[in-house]
Amino acid sequence: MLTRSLEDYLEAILIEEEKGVVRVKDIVKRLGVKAPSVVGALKSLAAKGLVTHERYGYITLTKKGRKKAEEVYNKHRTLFAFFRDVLGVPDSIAEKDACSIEHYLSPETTKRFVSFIDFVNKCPEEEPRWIKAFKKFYEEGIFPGECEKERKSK
Amino acid sequence: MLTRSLEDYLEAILIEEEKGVVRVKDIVKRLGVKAPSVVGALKSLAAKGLVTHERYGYITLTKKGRKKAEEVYNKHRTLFAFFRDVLGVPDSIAEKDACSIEHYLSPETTKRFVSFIDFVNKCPEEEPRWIKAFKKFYEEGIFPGECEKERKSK
DNA sequence: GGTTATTTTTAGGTTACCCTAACTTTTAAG
DNA sequence: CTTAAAAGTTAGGGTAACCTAAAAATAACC
Repeated sequence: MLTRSLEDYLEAILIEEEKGVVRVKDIVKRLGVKAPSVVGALKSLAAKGLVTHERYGYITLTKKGRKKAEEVYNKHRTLFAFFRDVLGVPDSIAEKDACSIEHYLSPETTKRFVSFIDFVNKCPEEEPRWIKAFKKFYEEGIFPGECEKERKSK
Repeated sequence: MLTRSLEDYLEAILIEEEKGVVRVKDIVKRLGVKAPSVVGALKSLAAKGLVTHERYGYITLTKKGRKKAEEVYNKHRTLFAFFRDVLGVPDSIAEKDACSIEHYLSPETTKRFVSFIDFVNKCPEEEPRWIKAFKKFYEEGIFPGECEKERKSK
């Protein structure tokens, strides 16, 4: 099993890859850790067959490593979308929360989250009515008129 | 700042409290760790002024400790409710996921999550229409009829 | 091409958390 | 009321992370 920290390294490598070749210093910058920590992590990841890294050279993901990195990154994007588009969390906070939580979502919950975001995006309206209703509820503490009227006593 | 592990201990003490007095063995059982780990954690928590613990005696939360424990536990319940009632995740998995994620939700996101669950619960209908629609979408991959018809091309 | 700057690596230290083994205190049973 | 069981504690070890300081390799500059 992969630790949270190692998942972060894999994800960072995946993201940096899109900009070209990946070196230790790129990961240092992205994750805000010191170089020896990166080297240490790369050793662990290499031992698990998830990355290759030639001394003083480039870092690359193995097939297995890329698969894992993409899993993590997909969770990240799903969570981010949910926090931002459904809950209305500001981007920078949504980003940070997604970053920490991505490591702890079970496969089952992930599957449903992904479908949920899909559901929101495929909605006929630009923004689903219920999200608009939630926004009103969050900001003003009330249901939109029509909804309020129908309420059953509990 | 409190670590994830220490938050778990605080939460466990809070929950065990409801059943009566709390001892080391109760925490051992609940968290599935060994007794020396509990003793060690209690020392940290006591040093931070979050619990009191007399040797070979009872464990109690201080005011400060209880406040923190309740914060964590509230996040837990909110997450659990969301996973179960909105996403439809089975109880046992929703429980586990809530347990890990509760430690990583920012205050901003928490506030919105809490409001979101409130929004769902206060809905006029027993189960909001959009949740029913999501369930259908998740299980059968389609929007319920009426909704489908209205869809705009994208 | 030799010297300086940058990057990477190694060596070794710190902290948090868990564990086992052994010891002490408390509780329970005959 | 003594002894055995249960509960709690201490001591010490392991692992995963991170770090700093210093050495080694590579790159860049004149």
